Amino acid sequence: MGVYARRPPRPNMLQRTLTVYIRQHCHLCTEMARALVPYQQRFALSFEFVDVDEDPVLCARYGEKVPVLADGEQEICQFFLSDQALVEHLGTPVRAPASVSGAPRNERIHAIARQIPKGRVATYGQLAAIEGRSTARMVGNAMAALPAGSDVPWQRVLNSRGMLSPRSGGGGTSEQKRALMAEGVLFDRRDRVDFAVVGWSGPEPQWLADNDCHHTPPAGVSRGKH
DNA sequence: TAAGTGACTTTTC
DNA sequence: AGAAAAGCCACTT
Repeated sequence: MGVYARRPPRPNMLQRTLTVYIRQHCHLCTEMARALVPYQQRFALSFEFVDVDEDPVLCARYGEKVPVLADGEQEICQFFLSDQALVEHLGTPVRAPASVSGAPRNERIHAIARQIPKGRVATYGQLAAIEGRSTARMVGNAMAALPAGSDVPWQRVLNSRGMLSPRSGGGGTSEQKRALMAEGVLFDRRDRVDFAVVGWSGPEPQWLADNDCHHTPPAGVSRGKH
């Protein structure tokens, strides 16, 4: 028992549950757990502590970068508790975005892409399947239609091989790779990402329902060698 | 209308 | 493994 003992993973309407990725015998993890205590009551939070060593995927994803404080798919801070990041995150809660159900195709695709968390990637085909009435090529076209400076995280959309898709103009992919690496996404020797590590599992079920989208298997499944 | 063109994916060599 | 070909579908010319 120790600092991780209190753990009511029991989400309800009034209480938000944040996830803390930790590993045993980690000093920073202990410190973050302690630092979170005051916030527990102040914001009606509960915490779920997850030992990354118990899940190979989490272990690969976070490696030595623990602890990480997250709200669902969204990472809030790592190593140390950031009061600014946490308060800011909690201060912009459950902003119920207007549903894009029935919106034009590109608008729906962009809305889905905005759901991809920092540090994760999706494929064109995956977004198409989530949207429901689009093909991967249409998703590519929707990304190409994005104006510069858009708030859509277009860099997180890759092709089915986990690589950056070359543009007709030629350039653009180096900026994409740079942006992804800045988010902690790793590329192998052949410039491919590992979907098992950074692949996105799709929007939350509630979001899918609100926006008339579909649950689909994450990218990279059934692509592995048996 | 027909033909050409993608920030795609899958199948075939 | 990697390249080429074939499907693909909305848009543009």
